[in-house]
Amino acid sequence: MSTKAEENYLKTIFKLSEKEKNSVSTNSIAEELETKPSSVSDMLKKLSEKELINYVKYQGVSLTPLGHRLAVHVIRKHRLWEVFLVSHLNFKWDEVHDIAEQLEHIKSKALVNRLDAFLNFPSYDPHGDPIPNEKGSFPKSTAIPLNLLKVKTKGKVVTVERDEPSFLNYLDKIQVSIGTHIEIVDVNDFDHSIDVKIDGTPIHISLEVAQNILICVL
Amino acid sequence: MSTKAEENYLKTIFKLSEKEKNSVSTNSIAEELETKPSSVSDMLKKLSEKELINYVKYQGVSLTPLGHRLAVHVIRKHRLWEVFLVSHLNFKWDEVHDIAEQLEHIKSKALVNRLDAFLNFPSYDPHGDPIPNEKGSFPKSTAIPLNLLKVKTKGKVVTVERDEPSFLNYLDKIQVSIGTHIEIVDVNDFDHSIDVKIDGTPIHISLEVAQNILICVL
DNA sequence: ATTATAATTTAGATACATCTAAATTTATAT
DNA sequence: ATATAAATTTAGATGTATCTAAATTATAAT
Repeated sequence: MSTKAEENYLKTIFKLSEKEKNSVSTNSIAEELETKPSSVSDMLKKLSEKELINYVKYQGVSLTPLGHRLAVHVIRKHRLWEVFLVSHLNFKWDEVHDIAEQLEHIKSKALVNRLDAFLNFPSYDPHGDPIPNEKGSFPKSTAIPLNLLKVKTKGKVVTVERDEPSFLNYLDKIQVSIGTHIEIVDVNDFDHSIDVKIDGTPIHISLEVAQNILICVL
Repeated sequence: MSTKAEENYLKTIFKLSEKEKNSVSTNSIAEELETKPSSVSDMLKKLSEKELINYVKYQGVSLTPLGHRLAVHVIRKHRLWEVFLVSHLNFKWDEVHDIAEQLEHIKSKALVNRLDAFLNFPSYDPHGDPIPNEKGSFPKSTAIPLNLLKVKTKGKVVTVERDEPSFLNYLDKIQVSIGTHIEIVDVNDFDHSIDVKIDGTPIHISLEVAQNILICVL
């Protein structure tokens, strides 16, 4: 049986694995979890003994198939609860993260699967992140970051890659949410900012923001 | 901020306070929590330092107003989640206890109150136990144990006082659930068992069982 | 290639929650 | 009233998860 702390480490390693291709470093885990590298070392030893990660001292870690399964299951729970909080309890998408961080550690296979069914087997959470199914496979997605699209391209928002309230509030302010239609009007080669039309309204968006908005081209 | 363990102790002390009038003993807490008296002593010291209980060595404990408030709040969460699990996720009433034991420790005032509203402010959980409101007050109830009723009395089940699956399964078998109509047909002075009619069907019930079924007389 | 710097790990502490075994206090019985 | 039994507490360990400070290993710079 896995503890909350173990699950948080696995989730973090999973998340960082997407960026740090092969192996995830101790320091990046510490930074992400806002803890000290020495604490991370301790925990990596433990996860390794439980065969949840591949760990060679001083050389970073990767998830074993078992660790991967567990991480994906925790992510599944997190995202399903977020859907529930937004769609049934009327939370806003920037309010649900902390609560879901707690709910994701509730242990009951039946609960997760019944919640999934109750929510009609959603494929994406309120931030547009894909929700793995019971077997752990993610829905296929062809989303592209907004900053990579060419002028005149039209598409709709399927995901955002950050979940800080400051970011989500900004999106609310410029009226961007999951499903919003966006058209690229102009690209500024100097600072890579872009001009877009959101539901007809012209808006200027920085590279920083555009990188974190994923679009499905129409 | 209170830990899970602290909350479980407070809940247990609250529960035992109903039976052991003034003060609750170390041993009864240990038995209820399936732990050792020495562990209980340790925790009582801590709860006392946090001013959640009144504790005089060797003389048992009682909840302070603060401890009482916290205990009631945990109970509120437990019972609201049980309602959710049964009414929206189709769990049976004997399946929800362990899951609610976990959910009751989720910390978010907003979550509890929105869940409460989503469930339409229920007054009783699936076992018939009263649910305190946000301010901590319980709905008034005039329920009486089935074994105390006189012959020919009619009433309906409002609560059961045990939640072991063995007990709940037995109730399912004899078709007793919250709201079931029961009429007292005869009382056996020898073993205090009773004959009742449940929706017209005659059933024989032991004292042990009758004591744990609470009735609202009609 | 050697040194300096950065990353990582180990050693030793602390806090929480639990345990066993021993000591202490309270209650009970004669 | 005193001995015995029962209840309770203390002392000392253990396991989890964290920390600081020191040691070690890897990486970068000259």
